[in-house]
Amino acid sequence: MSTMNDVALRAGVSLKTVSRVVNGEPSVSEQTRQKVNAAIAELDFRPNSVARNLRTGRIDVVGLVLPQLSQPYFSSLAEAIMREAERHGLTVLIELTDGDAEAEMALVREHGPHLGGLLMYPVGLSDAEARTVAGIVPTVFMSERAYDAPVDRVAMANREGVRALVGHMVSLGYTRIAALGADHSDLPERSAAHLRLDGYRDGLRDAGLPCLPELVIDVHPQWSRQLGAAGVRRLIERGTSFDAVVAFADALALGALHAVQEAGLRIPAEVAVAGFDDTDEAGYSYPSLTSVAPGTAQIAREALALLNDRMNDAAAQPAERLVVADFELMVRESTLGGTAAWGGA
Amino acid sequence: MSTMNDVALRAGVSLKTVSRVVNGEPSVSEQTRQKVNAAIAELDFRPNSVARNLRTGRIDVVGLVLPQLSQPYFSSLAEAIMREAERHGLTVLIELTDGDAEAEMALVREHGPHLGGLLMYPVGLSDAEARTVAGIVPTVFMSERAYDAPVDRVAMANREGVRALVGHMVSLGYTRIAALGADHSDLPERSAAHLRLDGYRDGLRDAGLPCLPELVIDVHPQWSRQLGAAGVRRLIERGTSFDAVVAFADALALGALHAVQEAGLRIPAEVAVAGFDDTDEAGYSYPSLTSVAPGTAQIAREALALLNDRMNDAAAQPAERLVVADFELMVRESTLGGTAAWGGA
DNA sequence: TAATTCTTTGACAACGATGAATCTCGGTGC
DNA sequence: GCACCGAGATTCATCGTTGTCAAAGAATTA
Repeated sequence: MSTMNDVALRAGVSLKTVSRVVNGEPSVSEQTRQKVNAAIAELDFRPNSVARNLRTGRIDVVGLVLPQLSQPYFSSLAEAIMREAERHGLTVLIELTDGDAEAEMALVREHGPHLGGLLMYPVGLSDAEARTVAGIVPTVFMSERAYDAPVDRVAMANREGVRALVGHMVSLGYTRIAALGADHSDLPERSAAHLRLDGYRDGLRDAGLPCLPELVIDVHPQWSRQLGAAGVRRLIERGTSFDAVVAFADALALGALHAVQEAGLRIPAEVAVAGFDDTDEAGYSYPSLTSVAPGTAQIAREALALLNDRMNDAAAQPAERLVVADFELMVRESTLGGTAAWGGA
Repeated sequence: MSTMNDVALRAGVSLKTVSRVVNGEPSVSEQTRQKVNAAIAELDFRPNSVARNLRTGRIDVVGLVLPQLSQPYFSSLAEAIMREAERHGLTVLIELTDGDAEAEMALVREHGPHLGGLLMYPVGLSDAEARTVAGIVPTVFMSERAYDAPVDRVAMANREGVRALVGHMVSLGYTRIAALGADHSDLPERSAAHLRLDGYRDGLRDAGLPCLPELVIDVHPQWSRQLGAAGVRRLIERGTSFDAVVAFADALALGALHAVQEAGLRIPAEVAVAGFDDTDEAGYSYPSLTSVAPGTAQIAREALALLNDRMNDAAAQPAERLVVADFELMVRESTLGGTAAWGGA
């Protein structure tokens, strides 16, 4: 590897002048600039970002803290964020917590101080911990839940999305619409589960339909395919009549698809099913799954915009900004029937 | 952030002594060591890895170059690699190429020189380029294809895996077994598509069955669900009789599931289907999908072991090591029927 | 013409750590 | 009693950049 010094020697100028050219600073004559650029090209010089970071203190690496990567929603979120970060000249360092609240804090404490910024999908963070995190490094949360802390946050339209989904079901003539994915355990007030359940109630109210307790299916502790299938099986076994399932996550919905078909019911003729997240699989399941696309690209864009602001001057920004991404209803076979919709998102 | 200097001042020793304690070097008296450790704890000091990297030249960041992240195989591979890297004290920096051959080289040229090592899933790399990459940074390829270059490589048992899959079909009584995912375009000699097709032929030969050209379905340019479904539809439209589909990737198999069911055929009673990769979805599709698990955890383990070796002393290692991971056949409903297998991997 | 400004460039220190070389000092051997 | 040794600690230079300050020369002004 050649260094700035090599370039300087080759171009016959001082090291500092090379630095100026590399950083596009003004007050370098056109002639000198060309000489230096030629030398840079000849030596295939690339600035050593480690040395630069050390000197400037500004670090162009941002951490991305996620529970896991193997779940489609997270991997596509990560992908969107990486693409967006590139546009900002930032490098993304992914860290996995396995959804473990302690690991979250441990990671932040360990790596936070040496990161330029942090994008975090918090799972078990308390308000106090959120404040601590924000004190260590410029942070943006990607979270359903609000924190009592001076942190920016990007959220998806949980409530509105499910509300629209219910509206869609109603418009197609379904009236006994089950909600799959409620959670009445000790979840925090404004968790995704609660917000989505609120959206479900909103949708029913919009349509003048009653909210029947027997159609609200609890799923605990996680929104997985197995538990989704299990929830629907319970519903069927109890003999509760229903003609639609609004699942609070695609994983649940895929489980529901399975359980419904297993019971010999046709989708969507006898039962319509819809999910939330619009993961890749939604477009390719059998039948393909109607789902709410939570605007992942927009989430990535906004999160990086917020973070970049804050990295550039931490103090000046208003303390606690919130961006809610737009959602889009992706209608597919599981509510509409036909096969035309299959194979695409 | 406190620095070593702060710690030194606090402990009343020299900066270098702190360095010794932090790095666990000998020739520090027990008494001094305790004083220093106390100071470290009091100040919550953490060594600045940027400065350390600059000074030592040894970088504990390894790049992981992948085509994408949103595809389940890659995200679970990435996850496995990150966990494994942690055990080696290494940090993983993921870079995405979108499967673009030029982007691969551009990324390596750009970041390679400042990385400690590189794990790469190459897509469009030529032998010459592979040599170039290896010259820039210690590299391990995770690749089906062999390269004429002094690089270590970790591969999966492409050929053996498909062979076992065909054997499984045969043992269940299927005889007209289609191969889904051949590619007779200008792919390199030892690509995954070719190796898996070889495995298919092996399996038929093992069973004394003929390899019928009309049962070999080309899929090009990529192994996606749509193209998988399209391939099976072609087969059905041509009126070719078949009773099993061995797909060279889960994505293809999921498309096949769809196309087969769409045609009103029952799985596995009339047609059995199996895939390759054992992605999460395989366990949860309808019906659940028999698949070859390529030993991702082992791949991650071996890749990091090889890379670590090479990072520690580049020259000493034998030039071109190859590790082939063990595979495992995950039998599920799509070949075996029943529902017992559903829901788990 | 001399004084002043502006433009372009360079010398030097510093970021926070580590490697090499050096120093100190109590303990040995003769 | 003197040279020698080695463990334990220190000093100094250095990794590859960038920020600060100053210098040299060209251009402008009085």
